Parts: sequence; C-alpha cells; structure tokens
Amino acid sequence: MDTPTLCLAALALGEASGYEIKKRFESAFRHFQHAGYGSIYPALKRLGAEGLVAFREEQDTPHPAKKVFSLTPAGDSRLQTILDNAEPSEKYRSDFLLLVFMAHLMSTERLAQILDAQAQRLRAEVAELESISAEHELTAGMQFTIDFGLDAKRARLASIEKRQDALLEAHRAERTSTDEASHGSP
Amino acid sequence: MDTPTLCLAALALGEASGYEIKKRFESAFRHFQHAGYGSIYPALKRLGAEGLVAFREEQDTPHPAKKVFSLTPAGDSRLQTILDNAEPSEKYRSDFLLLVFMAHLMSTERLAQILDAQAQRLRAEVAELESISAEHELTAGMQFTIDFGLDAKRARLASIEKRQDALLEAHRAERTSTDEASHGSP
DNA sequence: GCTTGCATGTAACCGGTTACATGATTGT
DNA sequence: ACAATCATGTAACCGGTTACATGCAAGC
Repeated sequence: MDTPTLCLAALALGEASGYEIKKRFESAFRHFQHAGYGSIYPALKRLGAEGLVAFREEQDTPHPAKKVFSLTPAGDSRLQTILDNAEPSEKYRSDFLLLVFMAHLMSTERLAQILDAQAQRLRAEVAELESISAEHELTAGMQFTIDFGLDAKRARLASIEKRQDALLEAHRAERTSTDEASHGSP
Repeated sequence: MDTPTLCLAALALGEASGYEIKKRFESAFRHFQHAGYGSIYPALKRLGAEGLVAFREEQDTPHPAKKVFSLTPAGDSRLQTILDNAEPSEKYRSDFLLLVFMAHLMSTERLAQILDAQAQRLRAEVAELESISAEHELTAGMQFTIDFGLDAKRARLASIEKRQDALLEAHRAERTSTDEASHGSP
C-alpha cells in the first residue's frame, strides 16, 4: 500500500495531524507498515487536493499551527473501495537469510554472530509486541494482527533456536573438509 | 541488499549470464530476495565498470551473444567485505495485516475471503519451498534458509487456521452490536 | 502458426528515504 | 543550558518497477 492509502487508514481511526499519523503507525501498525514524514506530508497534501481529507487548524496549541486532518465522505468511500478490492499481499526481504545462504563463505564464528544477532532482534520485537497487546483496547481484527505477528516472530525465533546448533556443527564440518584442499579464511 | 550485491552473491555460486542470475534468484533466493532484469543488467554493467566482475562471450549459442559473467578477485574480496560487515536485517510489509486491522470497516464475508486467500497463498508457498528442498544438494546454510522459511510460513498458516474461527465470530459480534445503532454495510 | 523460453538491454516513471530548514515548549 | 518532544514542510537523490524494443529456436 502506498502512503496516501496508509493515511486514509490511519484517519479512519479518527482525526489526526501528520505528526500524529506517524505516531499511529509507530504504535498500531509498527510491525507491518511504516512511513516517514517525507511521504506522509506530501500524501496529505495530495489527498486534500483530491478532496479525500479536510483539515481544521488548531490555534490553541502553542506550537506552529497544527493541522488536524479527517476523512471527508469522499475519503471514506475511497477507503471503502480500497478495502473491498485490495489484494492481501505480503512482502518479505531478508538480508539475514541471504547471509546465511552464503554461510559457506564465512567463518563459523561470523555465522554464529549473525544467528545470535537475529535471535536477539526477534526477542526484542516479541517483547515490544507483547507490550502493545497489553496496552490498548482493540477490535478483534486489530488483536488478530498482533497475535499473528507474535505467532510469526516466535516461530522464527524458535526456528533459529532449534536449528542453530546443528547448523553451526554442519558448517564447521563443511569448512574443515574444504579447508584441507583450499586456504583458510583471510 | 541492493541488486549489485545480490549479483555478486549469485555469481559466487558460479559464473552466469544476467538471464541465469535471475533464474538463480527465482530458485534459490526466491522467498527472501528478488530482482528484475531492469535492475540486474544495469547492476552487471556497473560492476563491470568497477572491475568486480568480468565476462566472456559465448558464441556457440544460437541466441544473441550470451555474456557469461564471473567474479574477479576484486569482486570476490568485495563480496567478502560485505558478508563480514552486513547487518542481518529483515523487512516485512503486509497489506494482508493492514486489511485485517481495518476489519471493522468490512463485512464478515469479506474478512473471511481475505483470510482464505492468505491461507491459500501460504499453502502454495509452503508446497513450493518443499519442492526446492527436495531438488538440490545444498550447503548447510542453504538448507537452513529453506527450513527457516518453511517454519515461518507454516507457523503463519497455522496461526490463521487456529485463530480464524474466533476472529470471524468476534467480528460478527462487533458488527451486529454496532449495526443496532448505525447503518449496515453498503 | 503460435506460444514459450532463451537472451540482452534502455528509458521513463514513480515513490520512498534522507537531509535539510525552522521553531516553540517541556522537562532535566 | 540542553535535550527531547511537538510540529510542519521541501528538495534532492536514489533505486527499483514497468514498459518497451529486438530476435532466434524449439515444441505444440
């Protein structure tokens, strides 16, 4: 999904400023979507030009004029159309797996380091998601996204924990057998 | 990882043409990295200019002159440097979860359809990965990437299967309770 | 005869990231 | 004083995707 659509989705949860939209991404959406100011503000501008969002300026705040955006009826029905027709795709890219794929080109220590780093990252992400889960009152759909995310992350963590010893051992074996013929690592 | 790096990695498995590099992505890397011709050929050109790859032209093929690329020593050590210093990051984006997050704005039927589509996609991906796993002889690292991918995909599939009935029921309940006060879906 | 696969490449486009520019307020 | 948070926005840059352009060979 592009940033304009993400903004429509964020605003469907209630009116918000560009800044607050980003905050909203960072709490609720965090583990499956994100956007920076550099794409949010232009998106909001474009959505305004298309009449899909409107804003009111809040002056009682001491800060530079805060623009509080909300969906117009047109924006509402646009979001509805998107929700009704969008295909539920997923995109995954992993430098972690690329590195492991190339494990035969590294030392066993480096491989172990990569596995450890990845496991640690997953542990942190699990902890983070758990805290979100506890914080808010959520719809069934929202709760599902968190539970699903937790299931996925825990499974990947478990996969590493389960397989790492065998991998490291096999890796060491592969390395020593090829090192008999060729040179060691630089 | 950018496409040039991906090409270096692909060529570390043995010399190949641009076309074959893409094929290589599609078999071995498929579930965690990808690149199109529109980025592979320019990448190869740039790598050649930097002296990281070299090519020989194959004339015995009947097709337009096939360029078979291979890593130069410089390319080899560049890849080594990348492998030694790269951080094992992962990127995940899901329109599927965004849709489920917004489930309160759809009918229960639509939500069920989304869940079903996602489950089916995961089943197909699992089957595909399983066939790769059986096909080739792989290093321990390569086998890990497949096993890890399978663990992850199976876990996500199981998560959906486990939670979908409860989700659908809760969703229906939320909908009917709010529909008492507001209008139904269009 | 037609589609699929092999094979290379360019150019326009699009969208997101990064860096920059500004500035008040609140808490330490 | 100083850092962090609130708050908005632009412009350059970068890299990947899409569409296009070309052409032979093999199988159906």
